Amino acid sequence: MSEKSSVNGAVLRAQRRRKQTRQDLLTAARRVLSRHGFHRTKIIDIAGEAGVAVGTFYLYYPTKQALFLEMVEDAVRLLKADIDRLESSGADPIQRARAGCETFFRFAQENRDLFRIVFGHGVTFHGVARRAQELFVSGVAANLAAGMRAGVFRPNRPDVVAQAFTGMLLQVVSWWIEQENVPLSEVTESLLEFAFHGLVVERRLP
Amino acid sequence: MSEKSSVNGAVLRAQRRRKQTRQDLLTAARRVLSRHGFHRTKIIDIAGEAGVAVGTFYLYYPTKQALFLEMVEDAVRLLKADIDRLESSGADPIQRARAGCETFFRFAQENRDLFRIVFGHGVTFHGVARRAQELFVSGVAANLAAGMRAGVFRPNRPDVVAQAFTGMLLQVVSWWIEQENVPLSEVTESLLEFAFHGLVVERRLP
Amino acid sequence: MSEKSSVNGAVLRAQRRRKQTRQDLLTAARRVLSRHGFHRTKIIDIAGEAGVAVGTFYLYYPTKQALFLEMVEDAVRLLKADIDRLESSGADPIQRARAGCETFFRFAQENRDLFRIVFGHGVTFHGVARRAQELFVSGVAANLAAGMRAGVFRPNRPDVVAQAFTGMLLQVVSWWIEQENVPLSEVTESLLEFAFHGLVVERRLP
Amino acid sequence: MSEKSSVNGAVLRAQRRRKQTRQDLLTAARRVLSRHGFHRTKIIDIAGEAGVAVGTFYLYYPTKQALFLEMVEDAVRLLKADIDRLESSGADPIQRARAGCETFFRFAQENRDLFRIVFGHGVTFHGVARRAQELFVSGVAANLAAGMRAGVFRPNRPDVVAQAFTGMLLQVVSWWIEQENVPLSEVTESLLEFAFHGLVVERRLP
DNA sequence: CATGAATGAGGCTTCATTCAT
DNA sequence: GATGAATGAAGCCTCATTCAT
Repeated sequence: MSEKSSVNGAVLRAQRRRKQTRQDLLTAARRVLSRHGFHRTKIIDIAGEAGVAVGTFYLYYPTKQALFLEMVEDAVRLLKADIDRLESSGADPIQRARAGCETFFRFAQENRDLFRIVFGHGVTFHGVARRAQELFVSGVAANLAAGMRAGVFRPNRPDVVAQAFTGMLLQVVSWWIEQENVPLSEVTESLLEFAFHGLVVERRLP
Repeated sequence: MSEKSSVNGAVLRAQRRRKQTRQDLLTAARRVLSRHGFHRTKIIDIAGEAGVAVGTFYLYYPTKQALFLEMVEDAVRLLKADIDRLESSGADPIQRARAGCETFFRFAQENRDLFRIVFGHGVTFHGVARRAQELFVSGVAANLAAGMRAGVFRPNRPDVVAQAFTGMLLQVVSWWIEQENVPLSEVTESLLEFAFHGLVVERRLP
Repeated sequence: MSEKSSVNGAVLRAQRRRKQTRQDLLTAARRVLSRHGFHRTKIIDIAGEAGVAVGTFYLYYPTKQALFLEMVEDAVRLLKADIDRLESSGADPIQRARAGCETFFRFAQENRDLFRIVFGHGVTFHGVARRAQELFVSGVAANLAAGMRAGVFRPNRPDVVAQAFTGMLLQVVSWWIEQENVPLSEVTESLLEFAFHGLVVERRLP
Repeated sequence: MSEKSSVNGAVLRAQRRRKQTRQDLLTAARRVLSRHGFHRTKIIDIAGEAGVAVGTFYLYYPTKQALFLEMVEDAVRLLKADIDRLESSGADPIQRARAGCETFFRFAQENRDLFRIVFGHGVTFHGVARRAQELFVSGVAANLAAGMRAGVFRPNRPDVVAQAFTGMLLQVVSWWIEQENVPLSEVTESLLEFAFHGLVVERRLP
């Protein structure tokens, strides 16, 4: 038995180590990719940043694409989890829009590198990234349509507004993430005030 | 005299031919770049699409970058010209925002390929393209700030709102340009309605 | 008859013009080749320097090689003519060696560019050039052998000394041709003094 | 410990392999360059001769130039070492000239390919090679001047004679290196006899 | 004849991927 | 598993040469 358990121990240790190396590669890839983008990032750079040899990279990922794919999928999964959590909370479209916004900002803040890679400009827009975005847009569209039906949101084309809303969100987050010292609360406040009430001062009749 | 004029004729013909080839290359480059993006486009693809040999490309542009640069600069110049024209027309911030929007849509419609290359996703975001965008954003910010000072626009952070406004514009145009049969007027209408009045139905107190 | 002679005149004029263009190309080629060497010289440079178009070059020379060949052959012919002239003059090996030297220097002076191209360093040593040199060496060897047989020159291996003599000549001329203000007479004097009497001070027995 | 030492073993083996490949490339480069000269030698030729793929070349040298440079520098270093060794031995200018000659011949014999590349004709004369030669010439000039001051060498312009001496040396070695069955001793003998006593039979007055 | 735009083979270089150790 | 040297396909660019005008 002692032998068996020691063998077990070895296996476990090996598995843990594998997982660790994989994690190192992922982290390294995030850093390097978010700095230089997909095309200017060489496998050797990622391996170097992770402190392993080139060959090792290929023990964990079959191609450069595959790594990229996994990263995007990770990002999408993370973001989706955040968003799903708020799905369940309340059904007020306004609250949901607000929450969606905040979720997005929080996600960007917590996964700066990942965000830069998947949504950021300065990076090739991959098919994967595009699909991720489309998913997001359709979620937004659904919420908008619901809000309009409920009479909470002004009637409009949900498809157009969903694109617009997503575009503004992405752009503002992309911009904000590169700024120093612009408080999150202030940005979301501004953004939501604009999204909810628009630009124009409504003139009340007497 | 006959010799001289025939020589002149030859020179003119050569010049015309040069111009034609240059134009062919430019057109080909637009098509191919807008289809495949910067990195996946090979010089040989552009030359092939233009119906010339590789070497010919280099008679007109020193590198792929240089061609790309020229195209972006062209696009920026065209767009800027359109925008400058409306600068002069009226000073009402609302009218200007509306006109800016429409200009942008019209530009995209008339220069579909160029737009895809410079502003579209699915394409590497080059430093040049980024700078073009920043220029645009700052123009928007100026108009917004003016409108706020004039009391026409609701007070807000112009920097944030400019990013948001630009983002929505870009996203919607990028989306629209790939659609068939979505009438321009309807899209701009939707977009401006959203941008001006926001999402939320204002409830009047009795 | 008048028609015929005018036609004749035209033909003559054309021939003269052809000859002129050919000469222009040759002169241009000398200049450019002697500046940049064979490999770094482009046809377009030669044509440009000659004030004609690229295509014109190929009306006179079938290839770049051919031009180079002709230049080298010209040089050899010129040099050979100079040397032959002195062949006939006197038969004293010492006088001939002296005259050979002086001829070589004079040739280099009068055909600076050509010399640089054919004999100079800094330029690819082409097969043609090598053969020219071998010819020269064998001429020298013959003279040396004659002088030795006549008891005027110290007995030695003519093949080795011919190489040595040629080498010193080439090297000194190549060096001298790049100097400013080193009088020809002084150089030949030095060189011949060395070649004739060697380095060492002969000690006479009492 | 076994793991560590096996890792160490791997590292050492890799280092040895690297060194071997580098050496293979160097040897191959010598062979090919000395056969075809700088311009007609393609990277692929060198790699092929070394039995590796093109890419491998670039693991060791950034460009063809760089390899060439290293080879020339190697040659210069080797030759300089040989010459420095004799610097220290004796100070008799005659002995030194003789020793210099012999050193040069020995070097050419032992580094046939290298010599052909750096000093040989049939090869582009690179800036590096030229500088190497100039160094050599100035060493010769110094020795000559010393000999003249000491009254051992006939008075003359040291600059001219240094060029001449170097030229004869280079030419004779270049010639000799391509010959079969010309004994070294005989060639140096001939050369030195010529260099020391010149061509002309001195006639003693009674 | 002259022109100069066009050609495309050929050389250089990079880097994702493989593989022997 | 890990290593890193080796691979070679693929892309960029040059320039001697051709050819339509």
